[in-house]
Amino acid sequence: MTDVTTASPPASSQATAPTRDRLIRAAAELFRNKGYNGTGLAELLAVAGAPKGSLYHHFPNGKSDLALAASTWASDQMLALIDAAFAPAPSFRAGATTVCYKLAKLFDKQGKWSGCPVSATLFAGPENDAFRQHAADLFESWIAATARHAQRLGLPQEEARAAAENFYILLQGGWQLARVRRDSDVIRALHTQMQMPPQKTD
Amino acid sequence: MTDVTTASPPASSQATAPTRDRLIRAAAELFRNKGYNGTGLAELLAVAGAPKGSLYHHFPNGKSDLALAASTWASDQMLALIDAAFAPAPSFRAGATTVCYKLAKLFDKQGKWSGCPVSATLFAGPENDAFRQHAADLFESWIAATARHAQRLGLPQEEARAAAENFYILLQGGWQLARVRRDSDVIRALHTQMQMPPQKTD
DNA sequence: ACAGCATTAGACCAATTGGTCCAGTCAGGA
DNA sequence: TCCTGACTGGACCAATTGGTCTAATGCTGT
Repeated sequence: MTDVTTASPPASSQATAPTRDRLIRAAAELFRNKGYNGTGLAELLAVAGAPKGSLYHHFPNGKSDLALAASTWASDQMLALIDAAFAPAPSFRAGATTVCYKLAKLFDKQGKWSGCPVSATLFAGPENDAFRQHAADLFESWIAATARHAQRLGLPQEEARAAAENFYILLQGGWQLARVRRDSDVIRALHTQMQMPPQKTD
Repeated sequence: MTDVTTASPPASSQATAPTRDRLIRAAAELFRNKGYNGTGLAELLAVAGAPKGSLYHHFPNGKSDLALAASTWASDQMLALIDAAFAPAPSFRAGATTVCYKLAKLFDKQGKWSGCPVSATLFAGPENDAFRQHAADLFESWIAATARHAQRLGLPQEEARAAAENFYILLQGGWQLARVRRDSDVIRALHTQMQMPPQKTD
C-alpha cells in the first residue's frame, strides 16, 4: 500500500512529492466512499492536509486530473492484489478464491462501505468520455492480468480470457451487493459462483 | 417517504402530464446517467418542465425524497421486466436469457450509457444510511422475484435462491462492464455465465 | 357564486462548488 | 551569496448548489 513509483513527470527531477501523494490517497479514499461528484474540494484538501495551491500545482486540470491519477493508483493496488493472490496459487480457482478473501478483508477494514474507486469516477457522467475510457482501460488491465494468471495455471487461452472476464463481472457485481448489504461475506462467497470446469474447492 | 395513499390518480394521467410523474421520470433518467450528486436541481427541473415549487410540494424533503421515489419507480420497472421475461419461459435459464436480452435492448435504446438508477442513488455516500437501506430493499425484491420464478420453474427452494442471487450479481457486474465499454453485448452474453446445476432444460 | 384546497410560479437565499491568482517560502545550483 | 524555479498558503471569485417562502392560479364541491 506504500510504494507508488509513478512514471516520471515531464522533465522534473523531484522524486514523488509527499503532497502529491497525499492528494491521490485522499482522493481515492473519498471518491470510493462518496463518489466523484459527492466529494468537494474543500473536504478533499482537508483530508489530504494540503492547500488549494498545491492541488493545482500538481494537477493543473484540478479535480478531474486528480481523479484520473487516483483511479490509476487504486487500480495499481488492485493489480498488485491480483498478482499477490495468484502468484502462489496452485490453480486458477484457488487464486481467484484468494482474491475474494483478500478483497473481503480489505472491504471490512475500510468500513464495509467503500466501493471501487474506478467505477466511482466512471459514474461521474456521460459527458466526460475521457473518464469512461480511462475506466475501461483500467478494468481491461484487471481482466488481462487475471487472464494471464489463468493461462499460466493451465487454462487454454480462450478459456482463460473467458474465466477472467467472468471473474471480473462477479467481482464487480458482488462488490456492489456486499456494499449495499454491508456484508463482506458476499465477496467471500463469490468464488463459489465462478463458472469453471469441475475442480476441488480449497 | 411521502405516503403513497394520496398519490394514486388513475390511468388518464399518462397523456396529461402529471407533474409528480414527470419529476420522477426525469430524476430516474438523470440519476442513472450522471448519478445523484452529479445532477443539479436546475437541470432536473428543466428536464421535468416543472418549477421548484412543485418539487417541494410533491416531495417535501426535496431531492432526497425524489431520489427514493425515482429509484422505487425504476425498480418497479425492473420487476416488471423480470416478470415479463420469466412468465412465458419454459425454464429458469430461458427466462434469465430473456431478461438479459431485454435489458441489453433497453441499454442500447438509452444511449449505451445509463446505469442502474438504484445503484446511482446508493452511491451517493455513506452518511445517508436510508439511501443504502432503500437500495438494499429494492435489490432484495429483484432477487426475491427471480427466486420465485426459479422455484416455479422447478428449482428447489435453496437452489432457486442461490441461482437468483447469482443471476443478480452477474447482472450488476455485467451491466457495469457494458456501461464502461458501451457495449450491450456484454449483457446479452451474461446468460452464458450463469452457474446452474446440471440440467438440460433449455 | 364562493370557499377551500392543491398546485404552480419563481424570486430569493446562504452555503458551497470548482477554479484563479499571486505573494510568499524554501532548497539547491551558480 | 544570490538566483531560480518548484512548491505552498490562502484570499478571492463567479457560478451553482439545494432549499425556503409567498403570491398567484387553478380546480374542486357546495
